[in-house]
Amino acid sequence: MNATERTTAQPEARSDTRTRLVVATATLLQRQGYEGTSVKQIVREAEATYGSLYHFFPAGKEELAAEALRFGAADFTELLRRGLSSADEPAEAVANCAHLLADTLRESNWTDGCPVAATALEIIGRSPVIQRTSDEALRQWRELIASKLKDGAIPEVKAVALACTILSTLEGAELLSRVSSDDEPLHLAAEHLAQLVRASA
Amino acid sequence: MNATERTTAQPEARSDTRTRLVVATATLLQRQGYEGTSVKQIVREAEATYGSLYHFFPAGKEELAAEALRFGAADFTELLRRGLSSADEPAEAVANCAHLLADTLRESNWTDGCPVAATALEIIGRSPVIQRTSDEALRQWRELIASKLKDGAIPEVKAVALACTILSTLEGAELLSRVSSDDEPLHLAAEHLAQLVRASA
DNA sequence: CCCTAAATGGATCGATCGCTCTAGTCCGTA
DNA sequence: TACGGACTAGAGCGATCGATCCATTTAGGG
Repeated sequence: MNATERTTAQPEARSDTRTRLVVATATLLQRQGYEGTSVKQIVREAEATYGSLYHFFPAGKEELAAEALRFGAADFTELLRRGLSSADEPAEAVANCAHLLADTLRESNWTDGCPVAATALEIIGRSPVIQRTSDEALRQWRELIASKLKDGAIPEVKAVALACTILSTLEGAELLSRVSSDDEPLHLAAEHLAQLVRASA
Repeated sequence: MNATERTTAQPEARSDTRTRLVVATATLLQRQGYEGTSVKQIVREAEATYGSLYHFFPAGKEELAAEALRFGAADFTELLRRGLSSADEPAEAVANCAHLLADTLRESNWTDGCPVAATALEIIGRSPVIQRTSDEALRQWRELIASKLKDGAIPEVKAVALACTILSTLEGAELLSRVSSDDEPLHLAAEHLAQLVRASA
């Protein structure tokens, strides 16, 4: 009833603790996956308590994780958007995405890359909610890349297919780079992807 | 019980339980990662006991996991070798690797792909032993691919770089395919990688 | 046949897991 | 001042974690 009148000071006070929980969880999921992240650690890192967590996320860890993945995904979307808008030529723009990802990873000691990869891989077939959330994030990124390719005069069908492989390569190169603590795989990916995009124009 | 038979069969009988532990762990790691796999589950799946596990792997779960990753990696090496030797043309051979991976994944309900990806991603920076084991596996696969490219008259430097991106793309496409339960990303990767290899000849 | 060492079975450990619960505090409204 | 809902605090739940321990079984050499 009064719910509609709650428009005054609500947004920030209300979601403060909630936001801290989501942000902390997003970071932890990205670094250590789902099973590797404990609720206690989340609560500690977010400077929150069990009470708050289960107040905002009654369904518990899984619900919080799904929300955190969406949050982290939006963050990664921003990174992609920055890379893609850094050049007019799609080939150059895609390469810049890889370089940007490499820089971000290196600066964070190889922890802050794709926020869904680690969680998604270990959860496949065991948590439909999280798997679907991950899938939606990946599709969103594919569309973002595809739209840049189409802007660069690459025909629709080709653009969609190419965007899929571009994302695959970025994700895989991030894996190789992180495991070896070396940004070479990402820089090579940049070069090869640019070549591939140019050949499809 | 036949004593003479036992004498001949000793080396194999001796490591029987050990082997079952390694095989079971390899499968579980590939499907649910490190933290998602409990020792109890390993013991159950391998039809072994805690006593046996800690007899053969005194350092516990981590030591067993490292050995299991090496085992699984050898398995994946075999898959790559099969794909790479399926055609003379490197481009076609690489594409066949992707198709082979797609078929294997689909047949196993999207569980049996790269045996190190899930574990590696969640363990980065937290278990040097496992991270190094994963890194070694990835490097071995890169070399395997590079050597096929060199056989196809691609110059050394180019071949090594290309092999890195090929593995990146395969790993990433597997992630996308598994998350979406759809082999399209892997088949697109096949097509695009073949194109890339042909352009580098 | 005994003896030793390898291998096994499984009860049990303290710690931690995700989660529940109750007793609060805080604050806008009347 | 009193009320009521949003939010917080954290002790404690049963279950399970990885790991330990030791009694028992097994196999081969003397």
